[in-house]
Amino acid sequence: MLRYALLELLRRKPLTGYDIRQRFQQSVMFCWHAHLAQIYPELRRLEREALLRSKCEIQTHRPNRTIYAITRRGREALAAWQKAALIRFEMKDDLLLRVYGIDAMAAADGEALLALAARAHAERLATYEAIKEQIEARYGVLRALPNDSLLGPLLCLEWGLRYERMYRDWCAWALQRLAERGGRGGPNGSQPTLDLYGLAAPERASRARRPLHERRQQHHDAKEPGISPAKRSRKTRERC
Amino acid sequence: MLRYALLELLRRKPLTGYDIRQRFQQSVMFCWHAHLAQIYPELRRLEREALLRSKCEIQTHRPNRTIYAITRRGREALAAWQKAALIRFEMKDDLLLRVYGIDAMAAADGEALLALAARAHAERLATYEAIKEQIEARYGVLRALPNDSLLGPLLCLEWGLRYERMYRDWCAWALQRLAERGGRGGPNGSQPTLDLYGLAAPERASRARRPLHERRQQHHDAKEPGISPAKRSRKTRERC
DNA sequence: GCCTCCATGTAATGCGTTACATGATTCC
DNA sequence: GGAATCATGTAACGCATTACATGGAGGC
Repeated sequence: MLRYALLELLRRKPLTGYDIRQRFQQSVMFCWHAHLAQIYPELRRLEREALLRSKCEIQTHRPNRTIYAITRRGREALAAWQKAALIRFEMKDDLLLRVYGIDAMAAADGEALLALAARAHAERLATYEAIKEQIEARYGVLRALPNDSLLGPLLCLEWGLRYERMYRDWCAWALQRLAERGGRGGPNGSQPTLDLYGLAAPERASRARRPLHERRQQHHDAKEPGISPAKRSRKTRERC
Repeated sequence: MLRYALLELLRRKPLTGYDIRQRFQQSVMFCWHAHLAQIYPELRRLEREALLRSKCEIQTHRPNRTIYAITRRGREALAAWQKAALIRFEMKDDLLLRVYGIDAMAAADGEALLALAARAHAERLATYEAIKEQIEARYGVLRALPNDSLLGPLLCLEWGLRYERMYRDWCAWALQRLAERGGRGGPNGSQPTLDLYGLAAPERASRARRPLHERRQQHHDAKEPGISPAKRSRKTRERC
């Protein structure tokens, strides 16, 4: 996947590995990121596959740089990937994971967590807004784009704006929810634990969950190996 | 990181690896995901580290199952991780990456891409709304929570709702943008390429970019090794 | 007869992060 | 004098995905 991010950047302009990292870190490309230790070998791999070509620039007062440019084959590979999209929902957000278990935290810790997130996302939002203003100052209203190569980045910028705004607002909302709950919560509350499995996506959970009447089961400590083999069914594999 | 998702699920209830995958796939836990081939070894690792403990359940008409339960040490590890949050902005969204290079696509392909995403996210949103309704039907208004262990999942559900709504709306907005542009675009348009590096986050790009006046440079094809060594500076390392 | 579910795993491969190393230059 | 910038890399490790394997139970 990283390869396509590299090809996309190089499609626009030849760059060095170092340049590419700058763009990942600081430019309008908020939709991807990578470390140098990943970028350099990937660039070399792409050159071996003839999707990129490199030039060496000799510099006198700085280390020499290797500038990569996209090839015809690279453009073709990029275009082919670009069309063949399929949408996946594989969220990974570690703040959300922490919030998922907020009932195990002291109220103050939970609030601190959300307040931190709120601040961080608000700052990010401000950054994006500043970028947008910069662009509008340079190129006027976004309707009249000077160049179609800016279209994609601007759409992505708008996504970033909406995302950060959404995140910030959600943090505020969640904090309010916590406040309304008052001091009821606390670490390791002793309420009975609900089985959240019931709260599943309907289309997948619709198949009625059978009461498992034939699941006659015995419990043993896995660490205790002294289970008589006669008790085990020979019909199923015994792995545990 | 996966370890904490596992610990969080097992904090609520002992489960097998298979159960855990169900929850990743279909339950309220939209904030993380993993494949079985990753889950099983991770569970065993956590048991070796004494954060989990396993029991074996013998079944007669089905394969036996290994049920994992969290230990005191596991709870401690989870709680320690939960508090020590730091916010990162490491976005990786391959649809967005494709959209970033939308100017290289035929207009119809770009529209198809966004329309696909719009539909997918609208469906997801509908799923989440159905889950919310299910919960409200069972437990009434969300203000009066029957159990604090539901609080985290509900906050996450709300995040998911807002995220999918945002994504769907952005797709619609972007499609409109494309429509307004009319037939102007096309594959490989020949406008001059802008250097997007200038559109950087202000706080990091504020340091004025110097005009590089002392960067006197020569170009050589990296594939041609016949560069006279005399031309190279001995002051810098020669790597390329 | 084929498909999906239950339940577990191995093996191979690929992707990603962290730490470490080099060394002149230039800014504060 | 110390930190950051430019520019490249290696090594070690950890995380993640894909394909493959097993084998009975039950549904269409």
